[in-house]
Formats: sequence, C-alpha cells, structure tokens
Amino acid sequence: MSHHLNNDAVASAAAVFAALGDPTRLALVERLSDGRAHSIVQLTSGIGLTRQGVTKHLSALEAAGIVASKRTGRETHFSIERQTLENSAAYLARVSRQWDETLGRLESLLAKTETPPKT
Amino acid sequence: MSHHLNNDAVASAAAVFAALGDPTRLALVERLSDGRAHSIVQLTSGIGLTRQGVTKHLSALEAAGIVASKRTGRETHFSIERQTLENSAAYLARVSRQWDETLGRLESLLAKTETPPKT
DNA sequence: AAGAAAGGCAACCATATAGTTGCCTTATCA
DNA sequence: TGATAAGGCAACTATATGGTTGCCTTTCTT
Repeated sequence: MSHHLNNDAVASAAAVFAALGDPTRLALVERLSDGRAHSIVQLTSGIGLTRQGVTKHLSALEAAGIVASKRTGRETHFSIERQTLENSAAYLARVSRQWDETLGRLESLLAKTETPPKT
Repeated sequence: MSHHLNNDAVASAAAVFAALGDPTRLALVERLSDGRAHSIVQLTSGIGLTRQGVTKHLSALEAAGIVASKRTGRETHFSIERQTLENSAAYLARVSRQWDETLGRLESLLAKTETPPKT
C-alpha cells in the first residue's frame, strides 16, 4: 500500500493550489473568508484591476471549486467553499507529516515487541 | 484589527501555492515526503520528463522554500522543508475557519432571541 | 587515464495566463 | 420609460511557463 495518491488526486489537488497561487486570487479568497457573499463590483474595489479581470480570477477560483457563485437580480454573488480549502489544508498537513509517520513506523519496528501500528 | 494578512504575506503564500500548483511538482513533493533526500536522477525516474525538466521544477520548489538542496559529490540531493508546508496548511485552515467564527458569532446573536436555524 | 554518471547552463519553442478594451444584455430606479 | 448599474462575452496583447535539445564541467569507477 503506497502512501502516494493516485494521479487524478494529485492533479486535482494541484489544480486547487494553482488557483490559489496568484496574489490577486488569494486576496479575493481572503476577502471572501468573512463568510459573506460578495458581488463582483464589491470584490473589484481596491483590487487595482478591471472588473473583467476580477471576473476571470473568480471564474478560475470557481472552476477549482474554491468559490461558488449565484446570480440574484442583476448581480452575481460569490462565496467561499470551505470544504475545498479544508481538504487542501489536510492534504498539506498529511504530506508534511509523512516524515513523522515514517519515523513512527521505524520506531515501532525497532520496538518490535508488541503494540501493532495504528491505522 | 483586520483578519487579513498584509500584501507581502499574501504574496509569499501565493508563491508557495503557485509552486505546488503543478502536477509534476506536486508529485515530486509527494515523493520527497518520505523524508529522505533524493538525487535528481532518482526523482526523474518514472516522471515522464527529461532530467532538465525535473531540475527546473525542483528549482521552482526550492525558490518557494518547499524543498532544500545540497550537493554532495557529483549529485545534488533534494529534501522537503516541512515547515513551509505546515505553514501553508495552517494558512488554509485559518482562512477556511474564519467562516465558522463568523457563524459562531451569528449563532450566539440568534441564540439570544430564538432557536438557531439548522442551515 | 578514460569512459561513464550526474548535473549545471543556455537557447529555443509552443502554449497558457493575466490583463486589457469594446460592446451587448439585463435589472433597477427615478 | 429612459438612464444607470451590474455583468456576461469575445478579441487581442504581452509575458510567464513547461518542456525540449545541445553542450560543457565535475566526479566517480575501473
């Protein structure tokens, strides 16, 4: 049993990181992290970019599943998709902790007397 | 006190995500997550890319502080920088949890009058 | 010492990406 | 109902990016 994810999983995780890997988009995500839904004009103010530019970034975030949009009346409101961010955080935590786990397995191997490894 | 990070912090966080936002690089990071140092040829095998291509990706990861390299003899070994990944995981967790905090405040507001909705 | 193994450096190419401008549609409001 | 506000759609440009090939240097091995 490999500890690696399959290619598709890696690819979709990478897609999320790629979407987060732009200062403008990350700033948008931070703005949306207040939990409220914001319109495009709201999100455009103070970003130093045209509305269409912001729209493109929001589309990228939506395609990656980081935000969701809903049109009401003449405006489109964007809100954050918490689960996606949580999953990505968990992914990074897992990868960074693998070293610890390796150490842990090594230790239990060395301590080979009794207690079976958990999981 | 704003819950937003300053521009530099956002930019450097974005740089890390950008570096992770490529399937090849993420695969390299996963490989390095065994905690051992690997040479470039080792990392190249099975990636489906030329050595120089892999070198470029490793340089990108190193520039983002995700891996570190050390030349010994005729080979260069790359290892993971756990702290960077931990920080990024914590960052995402913070951003995604801000919503909870908001909800928490809202709920305690609602609780003063009536039974909170179940969403 | 000679060949092989590991890798650095640079040039080059194709495509993706970030950003713009221009224009059209649909709501809202006075 | 006419102006204005919000935004979708498309074309276009410049630069960044991912990947390659070619070649040179350094280190190891026999």
